[in-house]
Amino acid sequence: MPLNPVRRVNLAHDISAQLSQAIVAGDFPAGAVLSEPMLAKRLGVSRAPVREALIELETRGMVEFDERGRSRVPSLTHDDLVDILGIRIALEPRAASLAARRADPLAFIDLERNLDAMRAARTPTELARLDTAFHSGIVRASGSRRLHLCWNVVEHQVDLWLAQMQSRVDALCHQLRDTTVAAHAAMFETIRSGDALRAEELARKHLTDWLGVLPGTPVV
Amino acid sequence: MPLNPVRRVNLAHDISAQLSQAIVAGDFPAGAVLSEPMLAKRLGVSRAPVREALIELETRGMVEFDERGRSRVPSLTHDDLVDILGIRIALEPRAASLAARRADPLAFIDLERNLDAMRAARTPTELARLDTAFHSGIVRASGSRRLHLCWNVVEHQVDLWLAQMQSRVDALCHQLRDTTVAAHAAMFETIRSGDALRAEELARKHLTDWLGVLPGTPVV
DNA sequence: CACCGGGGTATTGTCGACAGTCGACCGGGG
DNA sequence: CCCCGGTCGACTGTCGACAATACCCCGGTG
Repeated sequence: MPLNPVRRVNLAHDISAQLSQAIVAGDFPAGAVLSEPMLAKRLGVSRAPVREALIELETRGMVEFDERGRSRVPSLTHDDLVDILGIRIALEPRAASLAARRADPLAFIDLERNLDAMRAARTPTELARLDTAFHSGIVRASGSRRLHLCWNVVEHQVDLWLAQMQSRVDALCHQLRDTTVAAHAAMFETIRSGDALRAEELARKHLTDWLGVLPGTPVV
Repeated sequence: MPLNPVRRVNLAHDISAQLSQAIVAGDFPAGAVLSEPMLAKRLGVSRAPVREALIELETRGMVEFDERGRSRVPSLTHDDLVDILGIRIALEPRAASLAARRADPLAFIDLERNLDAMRAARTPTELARLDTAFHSGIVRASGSRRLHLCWNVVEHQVDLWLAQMQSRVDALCHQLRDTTVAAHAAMFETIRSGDALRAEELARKHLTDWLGVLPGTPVV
């Protein structure tokens, strides 16, 4: 057994992840104030790691600091959603292209497992989670640390969006399930085959298609 | 007199900016450990705001935490540079396109002033700083908060790169000064004219050209 | 000479505490 | 009735302190 090294615990990191999940789960709706004493009390820790977690989330855009230092959950509008998709259309084709060239077998089994899970997923929430995870996997497979840093921002924004527009997302996911799985499968195969140009194009098309089905979408 | 509101001070934010500048100025070379007590002592503050500043810099990739929690200045390789440029080629055309559509007059005077300063700049370091600032200005002009979050990552990486490859950058800047100014001027005019497609194309070309003059560049 | 164990030092992660500040609330005066 | 000042409570920003841990050097031992 490899006996992977034990990670020195860092409460701030755990708290950051927990807060992300809580926000996505709808525990803190848009506009809610995340006061440090309240979070510290609920989590059973002191304020210091809570503060650090909030700062981390702020640089990823998952909470906002107002002029008085209070952190709030940002509330997204439809324009924000289009904005996020625009960035994804810029970043993800690059990630797909790099992933196709890097061709890391370890990442492939990750992506393949995700595809299987997606085919077996039942609830729309599960489907949405797996969808985001697939795109995350491609970014990881790109092997670019900086792309991953940027993606962290985007991913948190997508999570936020999923949390705030859940009903509409659920409907869309249900409706687009088969096409999404098919698009993912095509991207996976293309990346595995090493065809960077085509992988880039597929990623762009996949996201642009998504943009097309959004109601009231302006030209982008 | 407008009496603009006084900003509530936040040491962590100041420290983050100061550390950025210090790293760029070469005060902490690649691989240097940034110990919290040392920084706190030098800055005359306690460790808490220093920690928060380091966390902020870490999410932007300007420092790295090793497995023991110590923060170090990452050392960039040539591959990293190509990686950074690849992300810029993905992000900045989008920013230019948005900026052309948004057409914020306030941002225009900012960009124009930058152009003038660049024409008057004397040292290569100054030139490099203004170059980055111009690209920052375009991202700000895009009006996308999320694009700006991503750009924060990229900008810090570019700064880091400038700090670590200063000699080569200086030579390049000197050599490419006129073409860079011309390219920036063209981008500025195109953005002001509102031609989003052409602005996007110019931004891409500008960065791709830069990629071309780097020594030993692989195909991207 | 090579190897091992122990003490000292430095650093991180976390905690509780304090000052400053802001908003909410209440009572009094015009 | 409306406006104003004062008080209370809550929250943020910052600080110093403590335990835990890892590194470094040094002496002892086979």
